[in-house]
Amino acid sequence: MNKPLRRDETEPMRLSHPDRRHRLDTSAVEIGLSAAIAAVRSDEPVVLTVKAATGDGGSVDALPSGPFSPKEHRTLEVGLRDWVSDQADLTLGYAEQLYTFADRGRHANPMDDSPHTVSIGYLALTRPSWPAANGLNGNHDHSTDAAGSNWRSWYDFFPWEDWRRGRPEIFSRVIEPRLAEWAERNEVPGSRSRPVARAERIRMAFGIGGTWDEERVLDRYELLYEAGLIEEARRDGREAALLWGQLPKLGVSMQYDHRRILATAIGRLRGKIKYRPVVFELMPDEFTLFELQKTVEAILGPHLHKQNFRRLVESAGLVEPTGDVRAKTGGRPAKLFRFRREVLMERPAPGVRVKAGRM
Amino acid sequence: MNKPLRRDETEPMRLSHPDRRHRLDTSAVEIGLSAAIAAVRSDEPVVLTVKAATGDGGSVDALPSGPFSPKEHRTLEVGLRDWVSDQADLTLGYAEQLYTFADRGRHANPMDDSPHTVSIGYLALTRPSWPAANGLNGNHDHSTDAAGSNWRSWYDFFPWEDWRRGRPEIFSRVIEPRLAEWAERNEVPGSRSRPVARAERIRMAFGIGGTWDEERVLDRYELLYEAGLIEEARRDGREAALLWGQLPKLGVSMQYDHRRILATAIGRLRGKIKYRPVVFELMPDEFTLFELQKTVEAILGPHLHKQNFRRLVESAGLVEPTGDVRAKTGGRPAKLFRFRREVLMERPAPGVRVKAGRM
DNA sequence: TCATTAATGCTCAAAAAGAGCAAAATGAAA
DNA sequence: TTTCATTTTGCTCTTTTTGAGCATTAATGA
Repeated sequence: MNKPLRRDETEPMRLSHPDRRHRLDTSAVEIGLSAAIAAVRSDEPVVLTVKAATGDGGSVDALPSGPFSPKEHRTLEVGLRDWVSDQADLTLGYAEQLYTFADRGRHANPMDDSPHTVSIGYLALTRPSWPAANGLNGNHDHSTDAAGSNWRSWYDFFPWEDWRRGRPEIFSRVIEPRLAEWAERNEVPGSRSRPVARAERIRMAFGIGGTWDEERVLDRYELLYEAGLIEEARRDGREAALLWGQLPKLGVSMQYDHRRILATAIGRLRGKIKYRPVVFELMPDEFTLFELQKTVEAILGPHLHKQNFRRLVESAGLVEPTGDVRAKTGGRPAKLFRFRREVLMERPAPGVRVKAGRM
Repeated sequence: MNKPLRRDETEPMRLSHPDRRHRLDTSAVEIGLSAAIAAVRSDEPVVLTVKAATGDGGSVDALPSGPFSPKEHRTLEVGLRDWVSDQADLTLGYAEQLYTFADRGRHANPMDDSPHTVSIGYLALTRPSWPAANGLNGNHDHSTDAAGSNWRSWYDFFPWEDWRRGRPEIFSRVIEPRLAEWAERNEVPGSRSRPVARAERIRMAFGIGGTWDEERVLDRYELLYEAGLIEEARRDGREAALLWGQLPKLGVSMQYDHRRILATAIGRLRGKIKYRPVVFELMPDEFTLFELQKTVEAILGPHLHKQNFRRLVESAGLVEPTGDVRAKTGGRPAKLFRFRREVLMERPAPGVRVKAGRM
């Protein structure tokens, strides 16, 4: 983090002239866009997946994805929206670029001789108003439609991220012992700096000494991948994965680097929800405050005390009552609210500023 | 923001199978990496630029950039670090991917028939410990070295973002009247939805009704570009720019979309500084609290009351005293501090959590 | 009618943030 | 040497925000 500058006084800087780029290298690549299209359905965060065939006749879950052609589309986002609306017959509301990955060996199988692909991940949010027939059932299983696409809980892919019913037992049962072993495996003479880094990275990502930071979804996934505990790591032929005997199943795996893109998406959404009013992209036009809270908690994990959550969103001016009420709540009817679009103008960073806490 | 879903019940979803990608389109592109390498030098935020030749014999400022070749580099960041350390003879500490741009017509001149380039922007931070000969002088001008690279205040490119001496007068003199004119120019019958959007976007980005949000650097730049007030818009042949007679000079322009990348970098850094201890990547190992405050203010604009800033960083455990003091401060000697690396483990999001406020 | 269940309203204490006064420790000037 | 200007640093006081709990209200269903 504090490397010395290796600057040679006698030589001038040799920064490439930008125009030189066309002469230097012309190894062209393909651009693939992959979208994590998220929604919250009966308090469960779900993501749209498709089934993709594997070489051996099986199938894997994948994120909807498509190529980007600069000739056809003016911008990346236009390209994304175009093929999503075209293929999924679903119009995206909110869409945001996440990250561009180009790691060798993590997109296709290393043996594969397909062209190098750079994958650009996107996060898109939709409202849960599709027909129930294609949606998620109440009891959390999932159904696949004719084209092989379905909505699936994102915690199927990241069970360790689901803290809604407390700390998942998968930590003490699998993750902690295996990661500890992996960290120690590096404690061999010769490589002196790495072991500290590993143990420290684990502590940071999983908040061992301090606090669980719900936003570090990607850090945690990457660590598990590097430790070889993720099925994709074995698929990619990573050494760490091959050292383990039988791999414990840590969530459902996905095609290519799609699980990594999904991890990025979840982490980004968890962060953004706190300072931009993105939850409302996931809500119907009218909702009760408790429904809003449940949606936030589906994304972040259990957070605020009910009364304080109400005070929070109301006093921040994020919502306004519609005047109607919802009956059949099981108790007193709940007032319905709608998003108050004007906050966007009033506050620099309006969002559901929740901190970790109790139910 | 709330478009209805266009879902046809009778047709199943037609999501593309991810494997289909290789068959659909093979229009390959080149990947260019551009880095906004930032430092803070005598309380001035600076960025490393290079001179690039224009077609007509002149030269423009550009960000250091280079091609990414998947054959040579395992990951994007490895590629970036490699050519930066190679070409600039400067080792990057902190580096972070910003955004991938692929807008047609904004990378090269529209007449240009060069291959389509997707540019991936990076933000990198370095410590201001280069030799003074190549650095920025105290009085804010800049010197160019033999290879044409120099450190230049980032506010040269975005004068409207510099609120350290209050609200820049360029707003009332140029920006506000021109943007108002541009917003109204759309008030023609026929296009009914756009005008509201324009005026609202202006209000949001520039905080007309509410608060100035220092993080929206890109929003503001894009708006000025769309309004044709940015030199690059004229260069790209944008209609809005051609409508203006003489263009007021709104900051120094850059090659390709580099100013957009720099805008993204500044916005990202302004956001990140609040919840991750990235300021310390810009500080020497030892510093006084006032030096730290000055650095934060160089990036964000004037913020906290001195005593409260001290309380903030000390009580957050971000720093620890080294025991030494710095004399010649002009008054009582100041204690020297260093970054307390342990906070990373203790707090989920340690940063200089400053809100807008007074000096 | 009454028990149950949520939604909602309100209070109180603790913590954090905003703002200012004043003492301490220097270098420079008288 | 003394005084003064200047900057760091310590501390207090007030206001706001947050965390947590109790009490009331208005439905539903037995």
